[in-house]
Amino acid sequence: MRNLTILFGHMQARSGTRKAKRRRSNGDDTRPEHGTAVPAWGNALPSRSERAELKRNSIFREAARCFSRAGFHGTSMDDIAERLGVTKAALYRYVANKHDVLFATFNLAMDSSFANLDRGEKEGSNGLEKLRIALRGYLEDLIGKLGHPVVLLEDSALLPDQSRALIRRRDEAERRFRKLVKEGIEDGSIAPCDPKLAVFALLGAINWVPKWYRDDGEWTAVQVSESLVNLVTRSIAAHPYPHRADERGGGK
Amino acid sequence: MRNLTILFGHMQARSGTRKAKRRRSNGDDTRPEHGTAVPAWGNALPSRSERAELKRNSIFREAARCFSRAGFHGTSMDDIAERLGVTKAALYRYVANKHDVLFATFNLAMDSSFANLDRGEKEGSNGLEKLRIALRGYLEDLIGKLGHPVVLLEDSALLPDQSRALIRRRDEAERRFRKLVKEGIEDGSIAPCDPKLAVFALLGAINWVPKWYRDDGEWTAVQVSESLVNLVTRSIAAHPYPHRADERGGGK
DNA sequence: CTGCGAAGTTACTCATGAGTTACAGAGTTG
DNA sequence: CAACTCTGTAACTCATGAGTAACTTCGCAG
Repeated sequence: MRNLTILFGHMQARSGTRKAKRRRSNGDDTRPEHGTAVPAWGNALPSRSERAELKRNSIFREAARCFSRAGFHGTSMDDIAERLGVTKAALYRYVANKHDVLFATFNLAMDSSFANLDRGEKEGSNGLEKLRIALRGYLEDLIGKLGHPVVLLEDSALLPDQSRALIRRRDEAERRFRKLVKEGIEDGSIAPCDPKLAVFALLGAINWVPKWYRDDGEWTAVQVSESLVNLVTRSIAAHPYPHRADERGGGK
Repeated sequence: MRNLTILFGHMQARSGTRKAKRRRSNGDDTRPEHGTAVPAWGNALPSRSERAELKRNSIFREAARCFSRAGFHGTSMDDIAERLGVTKAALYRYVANKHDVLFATFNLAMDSSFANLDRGEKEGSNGLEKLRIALRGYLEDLIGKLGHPVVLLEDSALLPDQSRALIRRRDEAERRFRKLVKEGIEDGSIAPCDPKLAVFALLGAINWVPKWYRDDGEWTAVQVSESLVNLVTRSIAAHPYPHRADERGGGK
């Protein structure tokens, strides 16, 4: 029936009718790798386990896209497999079950969240700047490499243990965002407001982006992230800057 | 097994073990209603068809809550029925199928959207005020009487025809919101910005509220709506007001 | 009290989708 | 080339959930 045999992400895949194999010359072949000898090409090529890891990631990325569009329960493992050009059973070589996929998807988003909070706290000169750096980086990841997960939208689909673990991470992230808001209020960069409400509003606007952002649209992920974070953080800025009306100001 | 027999929303329900029937004295009895005679109590009591309509609405409301929490596919008709104290089959007396429920849920939200746009356009003194009235009313409905639907989140779960119809309404609503932003820019109440992006951001923050708002929380729906809309519209206000830091400013 | 319709219930059917199992080909190693 | 491993496929099992069918029970008109 369906014999797509599209490359598994950017991976190899073989099956019935095979074609379009090995596009670029990153040939997954001629390489020893198990003899503990020096790897050919000086580690420039992915090892077996690295390839597996890459495949896992492409599963998560594609799953995130599907979940974002159709929801967890609205997406079948067959759907994900088909978009990767393989069969469902192949996925189970890399993931234990569907819940794990969702869990991983969410966790990747949380990883991004924490990483960008770290960066913001390090690089920002005041509360507002720290917050903006963190939010911008997070949003870039969300609609860039993470494949548009609508984060924490279907947390109820997780298994109880996973759910607890995730909620804990999410709360911790929200707490750190609120801390930045408070810091901004104290250093005068952010206008007095309720940090809890502010963070909900900011994250709401940001987490909503995957619902309307299109990869093939007129804006890049970086442009959207920059513009949107500029826009939303102005709501709490102590000294609101004017919007750069040029960034497509006046709209289409 | 499960013989709850809780009242169907605020309706009557009868079945196996019956109890707690007819609490208040709104007795659904002593009333002619089919003889074309003057209805007793002067139409103060709901007629048969009105009761059916009320039940339909309580289905939609409860469904909205479930869909919002677990997603369309993650919610079974049994779930909805159980929370209403009836069995699944009873629901099918009032709705044709599950898609219809989702469609109705979305449409109620869109109805609110349009109604509040009308009101905003009528009552607001400038673009910003019109926008704020519309958004506030919409959000109040969303987390108030509509039962927290996360709107348009699973539009892909709709049947093609429904989806088209809904997307059309949604686009029309977004267009009207954008129009208010443009109007505000022209009359000087809103700072120059990209209306499209601004509306996405505003609606994102608002549509996200059902994800964190709790009926039993410390804030009422009206308070949240007021505060949140104040907060988010400041992002595009030409002359940003300070936040009323008292509304739980510095919050817990 | 009889008969009828409105509003539920219980007990099904039947498709879909998660996860498994048995098998197959490619490439490597001896 | 035989044996073995890695990676995938085809073809299942089996639970769940949408929708239906055949009852039951109540309210009420004659």
